[in-house]
Amino acid sequence: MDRQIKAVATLAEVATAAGVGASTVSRVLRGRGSFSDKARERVMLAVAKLGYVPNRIAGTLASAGSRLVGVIVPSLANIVFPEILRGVGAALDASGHQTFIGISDYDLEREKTLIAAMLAWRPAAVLVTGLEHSPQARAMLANSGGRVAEMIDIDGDGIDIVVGFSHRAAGAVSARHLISRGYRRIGYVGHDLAHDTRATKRLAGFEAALQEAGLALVDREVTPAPSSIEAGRDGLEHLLARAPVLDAVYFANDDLAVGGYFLCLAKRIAIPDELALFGFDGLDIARAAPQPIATIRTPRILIGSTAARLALSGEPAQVVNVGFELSEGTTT
Amino acid sequence: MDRQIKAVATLAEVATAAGVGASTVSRVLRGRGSFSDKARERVMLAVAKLGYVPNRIAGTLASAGSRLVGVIVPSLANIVFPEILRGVGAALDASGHQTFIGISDYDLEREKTLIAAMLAWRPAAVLVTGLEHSPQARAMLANSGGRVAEMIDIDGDGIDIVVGFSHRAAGAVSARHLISRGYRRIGYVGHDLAHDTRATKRLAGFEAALQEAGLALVDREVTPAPSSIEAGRDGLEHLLARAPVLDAVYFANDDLAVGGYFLCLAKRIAIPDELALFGFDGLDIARAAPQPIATIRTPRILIGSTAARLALSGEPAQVVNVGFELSEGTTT
DNA sequence: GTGAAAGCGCTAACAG
DNA sequence: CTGTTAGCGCTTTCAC
Repeated sequence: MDRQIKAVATLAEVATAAGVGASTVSRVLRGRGSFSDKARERVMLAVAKLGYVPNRIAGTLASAGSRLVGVIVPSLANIVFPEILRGVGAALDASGHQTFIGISDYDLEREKTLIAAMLAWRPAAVLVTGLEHSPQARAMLANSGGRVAEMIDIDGDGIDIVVGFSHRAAGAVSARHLISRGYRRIGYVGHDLAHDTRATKRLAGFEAALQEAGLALVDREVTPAPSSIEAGRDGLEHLLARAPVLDAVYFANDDLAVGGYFLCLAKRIAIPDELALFGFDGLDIARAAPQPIATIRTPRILIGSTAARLALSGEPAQVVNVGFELSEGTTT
Repeated sequence: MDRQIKAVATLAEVATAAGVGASTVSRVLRGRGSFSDKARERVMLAVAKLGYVPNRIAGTLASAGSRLVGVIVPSLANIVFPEILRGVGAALDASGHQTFIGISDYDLEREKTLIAAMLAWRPAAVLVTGLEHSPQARAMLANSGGRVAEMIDIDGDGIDIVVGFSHRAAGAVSARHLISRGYRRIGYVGHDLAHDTRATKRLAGFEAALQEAGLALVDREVTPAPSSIEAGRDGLEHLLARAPVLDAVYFANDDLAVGGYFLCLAKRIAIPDELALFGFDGLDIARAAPQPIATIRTPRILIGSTAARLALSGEPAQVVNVGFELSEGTTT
């Protein structure tokens, strides 16, 4: 394991071994320009013999066009973001791009730091989550010289490409669904809203729709902790302890909703007769539960792949609304 | 959005603006070598004015030492691997390293391709999942000139650094636990074993322990699909349809086990009186369920952070066994 | 303490 | 079709 011994061959060494010039090796390896079959054979032979792996660092510097794409997501703890990454990967792998990811932990300062670090690699594009960024982060992205895509949210002003859906609308649809089913005493269980701006927008849309119907949230339980199944279970327990007269609860997302569902199972609260549950995201687990949980399904893989594709295909700046879908389940 | 216009400043431009030489700018920016306070001020001013972001591509090429770390995981669909990435990130972010990730989809051919692509960026280290690789992938890693860490599994021969635990042992512990509780008619529900070699090792350890006790698996249901909650639910349903006399079921992981748990809820199968369940991973959801599911908890974040730390700290090649922990739950 | 010069390994015009 | 010549933007001696 002797590292740092530069056992790795260079293009010049391949050229010498093959008895051709460096540029011929370069042409052969990238299949561009023209070269004879004989030259190709000799180059390939030398490459195999030396175990040559082209140095992309040097290649990128020389050609001034990187095949790197930076992606920043707020978390990987929620399966939502890994799915977005899968979409990004699906669109990128085929075109020979490398993806590097950064986790912002829902922290705009950290996002700014990550963006600066990414830009140092001169990526062809940077894909970020959401439309809210620190002013400096926005400026860096706008002046980076590369493409920028903002994913998941469309409620606001974008920098370049925006792919997502309206969280306000999703919240409103959720509220109208509960109202249409006759629920009137509705509570809310959420997590650290200060950082999850999209959950905040959903709640705003939800409350606006309630208001239109002459209603208001009866009570809300918001934990400062990150979203998790346990946070949902405990959140609902606290909420019910305070406001036992609820007939429905809106959860900030499906993780929390599953936690609430588990609490109802444990406490033998009949769903939806005694209490209706509504989530957000459309996770597998919400659908696979004995009672599928009512939720909003979002096309996460599509968001990732669309953002990546548009950012790398020279398309003009635009906003793409991929929409969402109400999944009724049996909990309302 | 005019891309490709190279609006980005270079170090030479900063030097001119600051009225100093390029090497002084370089020294100031990295805080190495010596320079006057006055020089530093002028450089910092010019950097701010021009919005200069150092080009790491050029820097890496010139200094022949990259701060890139490549990580390959088989999937992001299971929260296990994002957690490993979190561990890696925690260890790396502090030291100014950039993380590259690749998703192999449990496919050794694809892993090989990803490794080749990563090596082209001359990473300081490559972290891969498991000990099974194609011969070429192994050779590339061994000859890369950088450090290699193999994560999660220690049952086999490593290339350089190995951080994980024994899946065979985990399977054996699971079996002995069920046996000690008096279960004798045990079934298995798993997913595509051809690709998930670690699940295969766990099953091998499980069956070996059964055999030691003079027992054998009564029946097994293995779906070719990837692991999911629904696969676990359907798998258990099929298994019970064929082998209704089981008193316990071992699942390849907690996703499948939760699916099995949901099936029992839906079919009103009493746990553990009519059927005991045992999983693997120690996911939050298995713990937060109304009945916490018996499982093996694994230190995933620790694995990621340890692997990253060792790979970058000049430590000699070694195997680190981080162990695992039996979590009894209430399902056995 | 600081600048000039020489590359890092590759690509991209050029001639030939 | 192919080799030579310049760099890409930075770090790193090495004199001054």
